[in-house]
Amino acid sequence: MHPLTAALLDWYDRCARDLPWRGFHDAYRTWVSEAMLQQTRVETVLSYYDRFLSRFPTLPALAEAPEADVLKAWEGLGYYSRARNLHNGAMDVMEQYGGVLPRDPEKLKKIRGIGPYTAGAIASIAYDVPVPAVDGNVIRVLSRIYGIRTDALQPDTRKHIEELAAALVPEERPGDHNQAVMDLGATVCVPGTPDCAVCPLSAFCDACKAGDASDLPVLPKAKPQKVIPYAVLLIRSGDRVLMRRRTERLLQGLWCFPMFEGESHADELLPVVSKKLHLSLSSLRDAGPARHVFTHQVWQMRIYETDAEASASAPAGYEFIPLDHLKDLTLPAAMNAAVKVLTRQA
DNA sequence: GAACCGTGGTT
DNA sequence: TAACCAAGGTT
Repeated sequence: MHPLTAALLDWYDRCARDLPWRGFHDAYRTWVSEAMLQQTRVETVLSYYDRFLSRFPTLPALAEAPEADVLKAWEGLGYYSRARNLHNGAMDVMEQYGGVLPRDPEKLKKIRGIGPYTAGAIASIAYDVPVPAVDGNVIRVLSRIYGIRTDALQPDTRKHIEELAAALVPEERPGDHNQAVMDLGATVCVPGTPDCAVCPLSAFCDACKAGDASDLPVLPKAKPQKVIPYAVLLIRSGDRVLMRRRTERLLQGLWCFPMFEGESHADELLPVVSKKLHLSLSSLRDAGPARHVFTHQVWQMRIYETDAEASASAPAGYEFIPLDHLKDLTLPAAMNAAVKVLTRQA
């Protein structure tokens, strides 16, 4: 075993976080935790993980569930394709492996929603297979230890990091080792200002010696988001409100109120919307602005309220949803402000 | 291979 | 406030 690995495991035995997905050797539970943890903080996942497993206790139970139920259990976690991929991947495992996740990382990678990282995580954590699981933490920790000062996401650099990670994985306790790197990255070797004074690996660390740990890893600058103006319409019909289940890639399967791109004012908007939705609407009431920031775009919204006839039928692609059924649908956080307006009175 | 895909917390 | 960030995968 590499001396660095020994020091890391020793630290892990003393300082590992007590997390609800640890202490089992159940590949399904590991998979659920890894899917939820992708690009998501541990503290956020804590409030979803147990509830999700209570609702879908086994892989077959998840595979048999309606997609709408899976999305509802994921509501608020974001990156909803993770939930749809997990669901579809569970169906893959039922068909191809009789409901039991394989231990071979190459087979794992062929399952929907499982990429190189998650395959390594499941194999090492649930099945004790000595393979690496390279995530953002590993990239950061190894960039600092080995003094990698080129763009860490470039393919050649990335490949180098993968090789370094693979060389560190011990035959014994590979899952603990991989989780130890992640724990270290989350609690000590953090972005920005790492706490090198308490780091169990400082003696092995190039960046600690050089004093530039806070500058590593070198990552490309994020692209500025595209700002898109929208009119969001709360169209009531009796005790119902008009909604649409999205089919676009963004927020696919989630329910939104009717939205129209553009910065038009209430006067100009009314005839356009009436025609598009084939509805006779009362004049639009401006309910104020709302803003929602995604990774790559910003919705600059203005919310309008209006009424359709109580007997109105919904246009194609839309549904009138009874207000007391709204809680059963999965809505994105981008609709929070509109929901607040909708449920303000009544 | 670059773009796309959520949300909420921290700085 | 704006920028940055958090256990990536798919297209």
